[in-house]
Amino acid sequence: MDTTVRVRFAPSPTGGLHLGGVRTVLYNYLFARQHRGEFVLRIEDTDQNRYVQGAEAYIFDCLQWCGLEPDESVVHGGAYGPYRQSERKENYRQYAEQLVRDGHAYYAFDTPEELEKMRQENRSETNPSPQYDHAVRNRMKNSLTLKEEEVNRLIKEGIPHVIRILIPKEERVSFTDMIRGEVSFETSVVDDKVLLKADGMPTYHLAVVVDDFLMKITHAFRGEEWLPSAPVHILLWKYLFGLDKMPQWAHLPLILGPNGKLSKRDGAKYGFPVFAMNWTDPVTGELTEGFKEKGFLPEAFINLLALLGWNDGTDQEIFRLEELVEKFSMDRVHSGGARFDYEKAKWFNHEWIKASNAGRLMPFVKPVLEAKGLPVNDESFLEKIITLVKERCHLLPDFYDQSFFFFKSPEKIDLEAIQPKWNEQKQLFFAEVIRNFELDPEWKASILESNFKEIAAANHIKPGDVLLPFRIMLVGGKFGPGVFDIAEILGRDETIHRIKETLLRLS
RNA sequence: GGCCCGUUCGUCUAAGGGCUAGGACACCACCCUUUCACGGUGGUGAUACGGGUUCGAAUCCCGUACGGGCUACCA
Repeated sequence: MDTTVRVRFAPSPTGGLHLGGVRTVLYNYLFARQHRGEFVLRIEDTDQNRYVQGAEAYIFDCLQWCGLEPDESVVHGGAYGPYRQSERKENYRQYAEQLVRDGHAYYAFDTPEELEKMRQENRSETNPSPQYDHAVRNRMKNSLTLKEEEVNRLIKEGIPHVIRILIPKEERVSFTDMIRGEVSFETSVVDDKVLLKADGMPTYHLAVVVDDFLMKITHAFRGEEWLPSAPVHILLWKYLFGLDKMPQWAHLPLILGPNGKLSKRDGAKYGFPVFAMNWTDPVTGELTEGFKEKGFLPEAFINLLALLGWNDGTDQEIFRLEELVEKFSMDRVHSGGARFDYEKAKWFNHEWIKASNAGRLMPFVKPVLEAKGLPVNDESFLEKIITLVKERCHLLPDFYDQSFFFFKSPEKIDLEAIQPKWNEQKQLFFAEVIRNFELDPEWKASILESNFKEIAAANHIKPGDVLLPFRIMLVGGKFGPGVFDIAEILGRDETIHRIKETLLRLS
């Protein structure tokens, strides 16, 4: 008996990959790793009308960035391929036909216009969304109402038709969800979903069941928005493969935006990323921002996603991926939806930046600076800077604001912050500081600081009165790490140069 | 409208019948820091409502309210 845990993430390549999608990937990945199982990525591209150029490659890019690589997929290979449903088209028809033979499904010849008409006629105050169900199926054009010869004739003539599931009249369908426990539905309110479309492609409902079976999926995790269609899938499992073969389901709580299910619109509206990486719609050219480009570390992104709906029962909030693999459990996943909080997301990133050493940060920070035109040719120089400023960076681009002055003289010097209290005495003080710095043999922050303070004392100046001016001379404003640390890294020549420059502008 | 899922500080959550309902983000105050941060200490702030069950309910049950999802030949 094969008991290998096999899970799958089954996105439809129609656009960017958002938070909820990545979290589903993450939970799949964690579950698979923890059980030494296999994680499959299946592309659900059964809707040809929704094909989007580049969307599939984009999904793989996102997973790679997150470090959540599948074991089997279109690009990783595997024994259960093809992993693109459009390439599995032949598989589905036979199952649909089998259902028809067994009396669990039927052919339907209704045209889109006829369906619209049916909905139009049945629409009312009490029934705003009429369904194709037991109440109307006997009045429609299908193999339930047509004579057998007529059905055969229509099929032979190539009249477009679909296959619909025949939902039983009054039956209680229930299953045990790993997160919610027992969930049940009354079939009388479930409609006869299309299984096989007129173009021969399966709908999600058929495809998910057939492929989960063929790919030997043991646990199926998906968003809560799928819960209402679960009875259809349960019934299909029962009719086709047997409920004992059905994977265990877990319907993950939704990630909510400021109002309702998080959408990419929310991101644009409230100024936070929703997709994992930048996504540009190939048709409209519209760009939707991603966490990566916004300046998140993949570790932080994973961490914050893991905690959006799950916790290990302790107060711990910072987790490495390996730790999550060890500690994750589906029964500690919350059943209620979780509102995404961008402030908290940034906090996670900040924590990860602080916890990462300069070497780890280097490949992220260097491009940030270079993109802004700063020349980074000495990595050990940059390493010192990263270590010095990282605790004040929440997002990667903050590294620019916190360290540009190490690479070039500040363009703007906040003279207004020093001018009002500027005087001859301070002018003379800095002249002496320059002379002292020129002679200093070691050029170390601690020495610089003690010399600076001694000179101040000798001139009867409070250090506080000259420290801020000194800072502004070096960085241009009231920000940055310790001013003597800055001077040390800047070096003797540059430090003295900047003091002189500002002195000139002050006099 | 119908069906399904849900409901603990503003937000993410802990507490699986038993201490004063705990932590984190955010916010506020103070300390540290002669900048900005980091850090530290403290503070504001929650069991939706009504009924049961029980010696005892955030926790179990019922109802109500509210929120969300679904209701396509989309996934």
